[in-house]
Amino acid sequence: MNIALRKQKILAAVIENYIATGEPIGSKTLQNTEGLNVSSATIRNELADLTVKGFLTQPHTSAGRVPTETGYRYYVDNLMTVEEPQERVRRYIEARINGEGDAPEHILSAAADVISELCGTAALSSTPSGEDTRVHRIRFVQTGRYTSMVVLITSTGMVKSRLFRCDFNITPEMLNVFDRALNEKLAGQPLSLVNQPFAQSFAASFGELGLLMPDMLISVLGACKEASGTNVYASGTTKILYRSDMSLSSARSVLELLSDNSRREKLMQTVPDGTNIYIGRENASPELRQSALATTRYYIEGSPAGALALIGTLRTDYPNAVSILEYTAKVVGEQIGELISTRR
Amino acid sequence: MNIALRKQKILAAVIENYIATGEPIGSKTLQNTEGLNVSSATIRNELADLTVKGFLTQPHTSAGRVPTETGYRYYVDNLMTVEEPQERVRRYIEARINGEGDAPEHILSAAADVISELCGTAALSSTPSGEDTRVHRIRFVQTGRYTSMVVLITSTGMVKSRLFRCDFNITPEMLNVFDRALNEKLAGQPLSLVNQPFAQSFAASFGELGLLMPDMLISVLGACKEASGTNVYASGTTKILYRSDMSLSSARSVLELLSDNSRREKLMQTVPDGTNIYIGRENASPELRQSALATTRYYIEGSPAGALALIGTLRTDYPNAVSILEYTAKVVGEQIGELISTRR
DNA sequence: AATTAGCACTCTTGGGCTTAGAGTGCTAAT
DNA sequence: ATTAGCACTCTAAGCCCAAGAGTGCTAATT
Repeated sequence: MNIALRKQKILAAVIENYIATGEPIGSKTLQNTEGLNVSSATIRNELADLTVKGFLTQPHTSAGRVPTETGYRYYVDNLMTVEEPQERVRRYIEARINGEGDAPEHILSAAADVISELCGTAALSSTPSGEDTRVHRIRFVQTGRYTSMVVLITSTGMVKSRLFRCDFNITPEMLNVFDRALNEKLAGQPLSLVNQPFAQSFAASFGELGLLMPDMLISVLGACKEASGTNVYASGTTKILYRSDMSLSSARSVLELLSDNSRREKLMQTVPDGTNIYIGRENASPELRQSALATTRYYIEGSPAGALALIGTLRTDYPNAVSILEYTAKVVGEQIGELISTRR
Repeated sequence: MNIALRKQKILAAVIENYIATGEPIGSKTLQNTEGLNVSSATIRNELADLTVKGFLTQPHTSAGRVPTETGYRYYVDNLMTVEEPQERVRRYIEARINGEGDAPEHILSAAADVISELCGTAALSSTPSGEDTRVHRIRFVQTGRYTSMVVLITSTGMVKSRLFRCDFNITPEMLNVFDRALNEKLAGQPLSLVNQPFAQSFAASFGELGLLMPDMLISVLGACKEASGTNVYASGTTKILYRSDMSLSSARSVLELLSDNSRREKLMQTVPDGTNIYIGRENASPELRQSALATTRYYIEGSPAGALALIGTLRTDYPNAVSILEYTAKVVGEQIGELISTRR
């Protein structure tokens, strides 16, 4: 649907004013809009029309206008202008992300922190999903008489480790056998191949010796599963509670969503390419039907990796959110890419 | 302060009724108390006295009585009876804790979950503090051309690992040198010894070769620091938001306290032996001045290890809380003890 | 001396009413 | 097409009132 220029200007003014103040916006307030030199009566006519068309509503007859979800959607799609963050903000983001040393986990947790801080909302970040990740190498370290650690190194440079315990004394020779056999079979294979059936056939192929392996294999499977799964970091979740424009009950359900790891993961796993904004009922998760979700992905060496996201109320400063999200994604992607390249 | 038997009975009845219902308790309601065969007028006299003595208050003149913090304190110290949880509850706790395999971390996270669930409050658990833990063994695993992993095994069976990256190609021989030298120096030493000065003198003692070590040593220090620190798991934190008897603003500050790792750690590090209850203003943390904190410790092989805790409103079912906390602590201690003993 | 019945008193809660103010929609004039 | 003007609507806040709950006190009872 297309609408005339002046209507667009008025719609944008209502939305930006409303986002800034949280109060319904009336015709008189809008007269102060720069470049809009018409009377309040004219504005009222336009407002009435925008209301009929579904972009605005009134909380009650004698109140100003408030954007509807349709209104926000039109604004996000057609009216808002996204700029790169200010120099100082860019510097700040870089400093926070780059100061996190060698672990992608820390970078991502810092990314969530910095987004939450700069947008005043809850923020999420997910580690690169390991869907097309492969096993690079598997190593064993003995940690006790009955216990050892398996260390999985993936093709993307992630390292995951697991402990396992056996009913018998572990010997270095035994670990050597495990090591050689496993790496022969698995090196270069996709993580998804390392599943229950594989473990069974692997153990079976060793005959009697295979009976000693189940604990070890469970750990290998566990490590592969963990490496192929996503980890999600959340930051600033309690900020939602300070927003008067979200009902307490939906703030609670958002908080519950965000404190449940598996639900967070589910949310972050479906993030598509590019930057996307989901407003209110556009959200697939029922818990977010009163919120706005903005997502973007970061790219490692050119291919899509994990995602960054931000959860606010409908009254979110969308241009700023997109700007911060995209810039952070860029910095995160670069930084992790660099890390990984030096790990080869 | 000692008070007569009938007064005690009435005080206990008020508190238990109030905990159950959340409504101020009046003299008529109390007439139904078992074993209290007096008129409401008599009860009113007693109530008036308990109010003067500071155990009860009235929200307003024409309302029933509500316990004060002093009242709760007297109840907790003198009146309540703590019983072991029901058979089914005991079984349930055991099932949840024992189903968590080989990692103390998982056991503790499950402990927080189960406490939160059974008490309907937020719950915390901390890993054993490593204050008097010693280095058992340090091992190295090469994970890339420039990267390796250091694996620290402590005397308590904890395993911590860290990645490090060097500017040069790592060779197995080099790792062997690191391994032998470090273990010779550190095996059996307390973790607290592994600090900055140690790293410097260690590197210095190798002369030129020492220049290759800083990255490796930073990781060793990091692993030791992590192993000697406490990790805190939180569960059910959003439950606080559903309690109408806590103001939104203090619920928020409690939530913030609980979502900040370092503040959580600080809270859990000061937990004394045995089971303790801190009611309202008795709490050291200002964020908890409107809450009740119940803590207990678990013991591994007889010596105090980490802690379990529960955070609710003043209107917490204290007997149940203590009962669940103590039983969970017992199961957690046993289970971790078993784990550790088999790791030797 | 302790207990109890009775009653006046206090205070909250909720409903209904009123008023001030904000913002609208419509009409008639420009 | 725009605008001034005005009647209209609705909320928020203040006030009053009645009902109800629970008390504290007094005087009678055990």
